[in-house]
Amino acid sequence: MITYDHKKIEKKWQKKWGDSGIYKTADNSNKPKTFVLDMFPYPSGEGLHVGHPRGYIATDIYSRHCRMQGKNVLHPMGWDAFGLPAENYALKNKVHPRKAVEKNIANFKSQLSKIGFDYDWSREINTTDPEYYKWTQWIFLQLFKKGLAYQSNEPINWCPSCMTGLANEDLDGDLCERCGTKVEKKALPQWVLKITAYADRMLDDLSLLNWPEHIKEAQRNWIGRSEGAEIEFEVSQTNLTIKVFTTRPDTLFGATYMVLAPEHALVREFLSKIQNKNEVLRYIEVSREKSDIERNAEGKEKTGVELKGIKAINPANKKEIPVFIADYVLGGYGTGAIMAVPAHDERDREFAKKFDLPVKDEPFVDGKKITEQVGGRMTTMYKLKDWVFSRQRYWGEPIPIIHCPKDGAVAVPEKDLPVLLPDVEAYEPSGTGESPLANIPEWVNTTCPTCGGPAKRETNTMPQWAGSSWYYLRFMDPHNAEALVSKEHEKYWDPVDVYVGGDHAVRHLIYARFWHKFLYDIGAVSVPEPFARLEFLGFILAEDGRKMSKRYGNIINPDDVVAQYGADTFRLYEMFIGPFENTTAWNTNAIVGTARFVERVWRLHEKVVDEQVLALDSTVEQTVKKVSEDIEAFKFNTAVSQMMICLNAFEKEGRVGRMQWEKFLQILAPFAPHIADELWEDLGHTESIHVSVWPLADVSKLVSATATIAVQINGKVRGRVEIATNASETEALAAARANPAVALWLAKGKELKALYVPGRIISFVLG
RNA sequence: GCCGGGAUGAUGGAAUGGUAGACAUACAGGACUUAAAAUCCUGAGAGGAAUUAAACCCUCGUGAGAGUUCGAGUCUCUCUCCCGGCACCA
Repeated sequence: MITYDHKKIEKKWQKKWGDSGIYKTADNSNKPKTFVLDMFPYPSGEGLHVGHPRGYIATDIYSRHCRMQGKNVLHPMGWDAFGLPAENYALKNKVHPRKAVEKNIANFKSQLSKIGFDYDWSREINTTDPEYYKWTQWIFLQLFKKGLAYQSNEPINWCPSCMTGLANEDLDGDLCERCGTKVEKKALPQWVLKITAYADRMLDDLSLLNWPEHIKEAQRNWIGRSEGAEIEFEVSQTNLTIKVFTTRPDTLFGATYMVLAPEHALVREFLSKIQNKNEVLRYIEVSREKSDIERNAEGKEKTGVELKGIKAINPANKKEIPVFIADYVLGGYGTGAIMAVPAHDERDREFAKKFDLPVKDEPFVDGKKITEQVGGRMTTMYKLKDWVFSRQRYWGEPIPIIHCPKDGAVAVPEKDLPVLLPDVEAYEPSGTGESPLANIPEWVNTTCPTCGGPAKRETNTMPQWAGSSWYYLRFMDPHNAEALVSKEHEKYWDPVDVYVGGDHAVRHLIYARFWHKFLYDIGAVSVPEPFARLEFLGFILAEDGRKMSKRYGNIINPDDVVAQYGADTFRLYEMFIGPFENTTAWNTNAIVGTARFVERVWRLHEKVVDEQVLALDSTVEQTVKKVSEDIEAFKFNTAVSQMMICLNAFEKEGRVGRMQWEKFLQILAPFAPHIADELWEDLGHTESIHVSVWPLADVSKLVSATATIAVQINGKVRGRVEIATNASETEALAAARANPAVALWLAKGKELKALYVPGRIISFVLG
């Protein structure tokens, strides 16, 4: 009984690959390029669980296969290491987040190295490295210079007890997760990026992308373009108007009242005329204090207050209609005001019912025409909002802006980048809502680059999304000190050919597309979209069907699986577990299936004979063909089962020809790189199997002279006949009629129709 | 509520409109073994008829119902349930 010693052999090959540098990527190559990219991980303290490597294994297989096909492959790895978890860890343990990040990265790398990936580690990047975030800051400056970064008072979640701003993840309902205090909204001056300027292009260019349709659809919904009309309603006895946006101007006659968002600016101007002023002010106050969650938690129950004394005029029929404020109308969408058509709109109807307002079912009119008649205009609205880009936090890229009392917000000169993140004594937010950086006067106080007078640095930092919005570009040229990526390298590598990951269907992919399009506009990149093809990845759940989490204690560490079964078995299992995009539960029992497969491959190398085993030819060629196609299509589960079918055939035959065996090892190599290289070496090869040439399927061996064709009578299979592959319909039908079982059935009725679909089916219809 | 994706044996799953359940797990029986593990062989959708026994044979079967088709897991319509995302977007 020969047992495969995965520990020894996997260690041997991991060392050999590292020493020989076969996975190092050349920048100047005549070969066609392939850029294969994983969504790079956030190096958390929990380490990797078995769900993380699934995507990395897929890209590893894909990139190894490309390399063997003669492509110049870029398959890099790096770390998205700024952000809240590292900062919280630092707060709790009183260590610098950099230290925590370093430790976590070391752990992640150790975990990854055991799985045998082909990453070119000389291109490793880390978003918290000043050499990296220098360019994140540089991109911000370009946005600022083009007027796409602006300051605005934006509300944040504010915990009055902790005196700190909170991210949505830090909330427990509308309470602070840490102390249980009710969270308020507080407006702070923040940097905002004008992503809405790119809404149309991001929508239109989805057609250029080879992405799963459901991801494109999610992006369309996120951008949320809708066509409609802007119409102004006069307010009686004033010279003011209320502007609304509606997608249904054709229902204008049915508008029986209007609603403003409580935060709408016009309400202030109406105040002197409002008879129930106190009631209105109270409602505004209450809805201002409500968190978004609270506003939604109330479900469909509508609230609101009429502005008594204010009447608007429906421009279609000149009738006076009442005006309300209600929080079901959002300040941030459209004009923050609506014309309510209770006959047509569900929400308006509910509100009308509650406030006993008339519901008028007026006939529809021509929307374009009516818009013109009442002096409105057709326009386009988006759900997409500009990107609030400031965080009142320590562990992020400093925003490279200097505030001068004379010159206002001034860009830090590019030669002074990076603006280094200084060390601080305490990572707690300042208590005023500002970031901890505000507590370091020697860092904050500086001079204005324009006038040289005293000025202060911006103390907000960037969100975690920033560093991941352009990292794929840095992989093309990771050590460039002069530019974020050189023109030459960018031209060669851009775009990413295959991008693989899960989870971030919308946010990350929208932000990265936005930045890429901006960089395209300023000439920093040469293609309009960053990710030509996207493959979306399903989660691996724990055996209990829940998400793997420390909380449930159901995390499975890849280290343990690799130690017990070996990396090759682990890799094969993660691919065999189900379709790549499916979410599936881990099953410790089932992994023995691929472990047995690896063992059987190992044992079979004793059965290799010099001569070709003709009986195996068609299976081998079929397997080469199927596995090649399946890798290209990310159907790794069926690729693995085809290799199992092939191995079963070898075993049944009791031997395998050397050439057949070589082909089998080569297609196995991307999946199980260690054992494949070991057995390849065993055949006398001196070069690694991973730089050998991918086999082409010999299709001629797939076509046999005869084939078994099923015979259907009235849609049911009643027999099978062996006929020549190139048989005519007449010959096929004759062969079928000659079959005794078929003849018996045909005798039972009157034949109405007979047909032969070549190579597929013979079909008779009886009456 | 809206949008997206699903539903196939005990389980994960396979199947360009053409022999449903490949491949694998679990299970049962057998071989090997003092024994167990490992390994190998065999079986298996449900039901029925028949037989010494087996092959062979028949009916039903891919969430439910209708439709298109010579033929539907696959296409169309209606419905049920599950998962994911967004949630009052005018």
